[in-house]
Amino acid sequence: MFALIDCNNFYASCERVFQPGLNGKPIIVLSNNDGCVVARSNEAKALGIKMGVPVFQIEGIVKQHKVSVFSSNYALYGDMSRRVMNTLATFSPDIEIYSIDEAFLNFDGFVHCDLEEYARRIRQIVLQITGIPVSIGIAHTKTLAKMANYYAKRIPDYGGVCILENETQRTALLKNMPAGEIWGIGRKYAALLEKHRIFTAWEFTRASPLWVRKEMTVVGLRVQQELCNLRCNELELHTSPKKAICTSRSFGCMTADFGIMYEAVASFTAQCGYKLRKQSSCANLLTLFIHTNPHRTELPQHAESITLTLPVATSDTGELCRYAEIALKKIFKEGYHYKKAGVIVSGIVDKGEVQGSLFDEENRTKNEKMMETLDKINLRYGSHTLKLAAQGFQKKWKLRQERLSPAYTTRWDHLIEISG
DNA sequence: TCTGGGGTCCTAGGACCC
DNA sequence: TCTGGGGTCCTAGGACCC
Repeated sequence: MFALIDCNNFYASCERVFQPGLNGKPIIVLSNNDGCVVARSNEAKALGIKMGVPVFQIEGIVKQHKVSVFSSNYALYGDMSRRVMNTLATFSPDIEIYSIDEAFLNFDGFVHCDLEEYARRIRQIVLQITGIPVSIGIAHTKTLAKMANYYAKRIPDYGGVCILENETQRTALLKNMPAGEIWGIGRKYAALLEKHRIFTAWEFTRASPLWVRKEMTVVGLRVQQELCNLRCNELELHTSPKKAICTSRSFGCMTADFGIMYEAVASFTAQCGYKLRKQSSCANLLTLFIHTNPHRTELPQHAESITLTLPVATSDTGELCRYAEIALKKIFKEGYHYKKAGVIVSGIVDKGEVQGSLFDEENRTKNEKMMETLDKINLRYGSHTLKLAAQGFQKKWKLRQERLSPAYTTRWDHLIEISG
């Protein structure tokens, strides 16, 4: 059996751990730049606040019901996630960390174990150690474990744990699950299924596999088979290096200034370089994209991207930044107010497998040493201790984060103080 | 005034090989 | 009227996930 453990309203729960006065009250967490709602406590969900809505559209509800609003605090959520995962890892030799707030555990071979009792113990221990409430779904396939989790969250009688053990139960739960809620069925496929009068997970399992294969590719077919209790996906126990790495941000305010844009782009590029080095990779391609604010229809719009092929794959921040500058000069246009930029590095290879060039003028050994040193210093003294001058010092493009909570668990100066 | 960020996999079609 | 067969690699675009 596989178990899917999913943190309840994760970001909202993280905020509550350090402000327990908010328990039982509606709270929401916003996306970067304080744009959209990305997490809601149950009380906020009950008020009808939908996932992904721009916060300015629900100002009335927020004021009227005194909803607590938070900017995204990834330092906090990342650290809390690590604590939850470390705790979960003590319950099975095999764990796949699927996202910041979810993990699969492998219970294959746990034959002499009362899984329900075990799952309840996991919930209790995670809550005790981290303060984060979780829900647990257990089934023979990942997709069914996801479904079980869906019910564990929604049906109070389950008490946060749902185990799919027999056919009768599997059928019953499939019949109650809307097709669009199935893991792997997104908006487009849900609409397609609806058009063919398939409304529930059960009806989806009854559809012709040939038809599913044709309309939804082999991916859809796997989903169907997994719902029928046939395993198509195993746990992924080893993290493989990323095939593309992206760093992008919307700016706190729009800018028409090349210098400010370049500082932003250099910062994103430096971040990409760091991520590359962290997984011992080099990139052959660098893509830069920039665009204006598509919601400001009264302003002239410009969106463009460009991909440069690097002469030799690299993870050197300085070298990457030189190409990013060339890219920006090619697509930046005067007179437009840009809102967002991003850098993607791809064509990723292991740093030991970089194809050299006869005409290479870089001193790669020296550069690598320098980057190593830079990373070490930044790891020890904080991520912005040492950087390229090109990244600038003013950060005029910076995110809006007006409701940011303290980094309670990762900064000494943000530690909670208790007064007698 | 204000609308997120970072990924993966699959397929079709074109270019190319012998 | 006839004009092979079997393949690989790459990319863009579309679907999905959190």
